[in-house]
Amino acid sequence: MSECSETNCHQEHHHEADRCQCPSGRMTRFLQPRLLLLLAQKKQSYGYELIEHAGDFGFEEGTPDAGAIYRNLRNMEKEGLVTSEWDTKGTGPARRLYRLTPDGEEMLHSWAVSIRQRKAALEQFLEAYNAYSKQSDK
Amino acid sequence: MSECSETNCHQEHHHEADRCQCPSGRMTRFLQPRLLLLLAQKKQSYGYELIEHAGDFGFEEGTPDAGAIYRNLRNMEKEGLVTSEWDTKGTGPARRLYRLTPDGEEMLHSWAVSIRQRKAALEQFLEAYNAYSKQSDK
DNA sequence: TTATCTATATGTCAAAGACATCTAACAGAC
DNA sequence: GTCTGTTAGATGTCTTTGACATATAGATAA
Repeated sequence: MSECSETNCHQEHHHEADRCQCPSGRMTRFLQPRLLLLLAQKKQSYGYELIEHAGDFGFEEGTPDAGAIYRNLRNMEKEGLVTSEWDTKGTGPARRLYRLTPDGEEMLHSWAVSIRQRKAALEQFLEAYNAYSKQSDK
Repeated sequence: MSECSETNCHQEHHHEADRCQCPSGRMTRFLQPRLLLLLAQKKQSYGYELIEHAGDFGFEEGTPDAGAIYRNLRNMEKEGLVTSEWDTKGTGPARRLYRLTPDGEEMLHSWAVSIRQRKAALEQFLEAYNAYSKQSDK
């Protein structure tokens, strides 16, 4: 039996150029903004280290998906949000060191705007839910 | 040029039995919880009407996707969260009237728990972002 | 008759992640 | 020397979810 790997888990149940480019275009689990923020905080980092910190914001319980992180980093590089270079100093396998670009930093700010709005939407939902819930108790 | 259809849009940018069943297993745009809550509030409703109200919680700007809503309703019926029956009374084409089942109601409560946690995660992210942002200003 | 609104439905596609593997460098134990 | 474990990066495949487009049909008004 696999453990549930979700933070939010609870046990109660048993054409391209033409598209919206905003970061919330698909806002699912927010892997990208977390990576961007971690890179911003650390100035530079690499995949393996980011894997260990991607869960820091309370988004997921278990180990975050390594594949998703490595792919996301490469994609962000393709999009110009980060740059990378090999770090062969130090012990162990070489690391691909990533740094934010100015575009990446801007993207992080964009994400922050989106996330504030998303949070507001969740609050709206919860307010409506609480109102329903309360009234339905009577 | 297609308009950006996202609430959160801003212009700054240039084996099944074994899986976690919790509703946040995939928490993307929360179409399902919105439908569940709307049905809970209205006692009963149908696709076309739900389309008009799915945007009520601030999740999306433009008209919500009709296809997604109809499909979601059918899926929820398959999962036993709602029941449906044809309503041929009244004018116009027949409507498929949906009602929450007890399971559906429970699922709504589960979603509420998840959404509160997700909101908390967003807050954690924003706190970290604000801290970074402030310190990086200096 | 034609257009429009109401209402449901399906087809195709892409994004994002979940899960499983694979490779390789190096370290320490044996 | 070889084996095992850790560090590090990468790829393949699958599912979920929604985005977008389109089809169908009853009803109503021009």
